[in-house]
Amino acid sequence: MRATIKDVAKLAGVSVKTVSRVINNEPNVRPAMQELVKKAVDELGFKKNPLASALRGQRSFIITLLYSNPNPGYVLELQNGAIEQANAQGYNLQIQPCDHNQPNLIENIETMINHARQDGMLLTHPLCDNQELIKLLEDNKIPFARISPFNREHDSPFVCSDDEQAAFDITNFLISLGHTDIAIIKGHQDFGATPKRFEGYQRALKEMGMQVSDDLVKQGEFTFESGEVCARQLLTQEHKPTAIFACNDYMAAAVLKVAAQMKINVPSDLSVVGYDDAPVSQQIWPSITTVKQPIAEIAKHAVQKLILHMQKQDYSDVQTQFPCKLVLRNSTSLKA
Amino acid sequence: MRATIKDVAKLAGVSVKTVSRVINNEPNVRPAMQELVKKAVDELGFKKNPLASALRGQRSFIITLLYSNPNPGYVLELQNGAIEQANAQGYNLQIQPCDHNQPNLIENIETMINHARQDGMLLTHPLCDNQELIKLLEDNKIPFARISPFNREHDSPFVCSDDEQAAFDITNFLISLGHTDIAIIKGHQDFGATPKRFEGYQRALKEMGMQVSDDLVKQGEFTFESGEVCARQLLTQEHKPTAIFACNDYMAAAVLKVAAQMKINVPSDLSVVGYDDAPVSQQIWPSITTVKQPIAEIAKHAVQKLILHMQKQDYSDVQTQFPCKLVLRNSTSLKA
DNA sequence: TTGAAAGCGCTAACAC
DNA sequence: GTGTTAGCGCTTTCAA
Repeated sequence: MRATIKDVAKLAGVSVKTVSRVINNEPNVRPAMQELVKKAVDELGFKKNPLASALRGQRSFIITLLYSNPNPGYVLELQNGAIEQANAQGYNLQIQPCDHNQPNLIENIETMINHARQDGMLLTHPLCDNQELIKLLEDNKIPFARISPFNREHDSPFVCSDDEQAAFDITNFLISLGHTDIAIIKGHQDFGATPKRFEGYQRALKEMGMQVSDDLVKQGEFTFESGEVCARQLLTQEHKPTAIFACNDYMAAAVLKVAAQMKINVPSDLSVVGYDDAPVSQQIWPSITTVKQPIAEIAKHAVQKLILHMQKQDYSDVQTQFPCKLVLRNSTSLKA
Repeated sequence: MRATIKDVAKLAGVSVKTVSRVINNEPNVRPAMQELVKKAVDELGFKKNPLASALRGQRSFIITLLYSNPNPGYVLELQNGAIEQANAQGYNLQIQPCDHNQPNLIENIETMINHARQDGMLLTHPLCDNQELIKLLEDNKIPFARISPFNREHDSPFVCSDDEQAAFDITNFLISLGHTDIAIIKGHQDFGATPKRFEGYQRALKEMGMQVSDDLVKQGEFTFESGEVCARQLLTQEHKPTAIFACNDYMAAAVLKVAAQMKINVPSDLSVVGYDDAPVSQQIWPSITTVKQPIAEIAKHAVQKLILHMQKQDYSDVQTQFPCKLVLRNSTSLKA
């Protein structure tokens, strides 16, 4: 069997409490005793049982990351960032995918919460804007932090990227290439990022004294298929754009497909930009100029804030909004 | 505070053991008592504390999925399948990404193991062929199941897909289209799937009485960049293929890029097939004919087997090798 | 600065 | 069938 704290205490000739103090880096232990205990720990290969300390200490050191998102690249980067930070601070990350459209969402999450006994939760969009879910967590007194929330008024901590500014920047980039007829394929209406990106697009046009024309604004759904439909509309209607801003890379890839089928050369006849820096943006030809959100960074900071929140410390001054980066690739060029 | 088993016992007027029996569906409780206990449970909103039962019962109901894989789509499907099955059997899944090339791999995994206290582990390729890791788990008496192992001689349970057969099928499909000069871009040498897929390719050619010519066999690394290099070689050398089997979709996408740059039309001048059914295979034009592994299924069965293994039950007759499916898309056509 | 004792919430072992 | 008791391995409380 595994060595317990008692075995260590016996071997070191001290009390279990002293061992406990040493392994938890508590103060008030004389250096000599510390050495004694550490030697015994090494000798027995002692590892403390996190289950037991969780039970007694009334905290599990588990954080749950709850998400509902169909974008594998995004989710994985989120997971990796969150895991890294959580582990660095002595926590374990438990992931919990779900479908925010399922009928028994809240019920299922409640079951999961009771099963996992986490100390806190990380909520991503669109779940972090679900009022029922928020209420459930508050009723159960589970601290949470939100990632990219739509509603920023709630008093729980949150972290997000500056979608409005990034959309502004990429639209501006198209303008700087000489484009004036710039279309946008918007994202899914349920997502908080959708209006933000549209606002950035509008601001860029307006600041350059350009009009936002309704026939260049299409409503997509973040899927490849929706992008295809919108692109076909844009490229067959009378008022044709010379540049298209698709609000994610899947839809941008769809624009490329439609353009290829219509023998429209990208980028010489049509510039295309996406959003997210998804793997496809590099795996397609021409590769797609896009926006990279610092997802891993965002996840890390969300974990930090959550832990501060759980410890009831101040988390208000932690930076909450991260800037994105433009990634210039081969789908954009000067207007012909 | 939350209600405990004692509170339930008091309210129901029974002993804690009876409550324990009821909530764990143990036999030997009279129906009348069952009702009594269930009513008290509902009234108090009692949920059993899994930490306490884990401590007492010497098992945590946690399974860890350990992986080292750069393919987000693959990893996510694996996770989702494993989570679903684990939850269905009352287990929680903990995920643990790592990098199989990192210097302190074993050490880090050991730390993680001590931290998480899982009842069992799921190992994916290439980790499941790491002898040091296997030894670590055996020394720590942690049961494990392997997913897509290269070495199938080890006596632990494993699940995989039939790579050889799938590669045979897709090569055969190209042959059926009239192609005779079929090139292959092999995967990374560290991966067990690489030789299997090559064997399937060779078998298909041989069964049709065709030669495997060395100049049509290129060594890739599963990355887009490696695919690009190999494709450029294949399409510029004297002996040009009319069809290319890239051993994953990233490399197939790279073939499409090179072909586009060289004004080679796919599929009319060149047929291209990939492997994995990665998102890019649908998001690119032409969309890529590929092989879909039943990853979620594989993950589910691996969880089942692992749980049987943990319970020391027989797991030998559970099916271990799953067939893949061909997904026909637009990157292939009859030879001109 | 150190230690003894109590107990976190549950289940195993055994008695009735 | 049902209940009592002990104890999983740790941390907290409080006394020394």
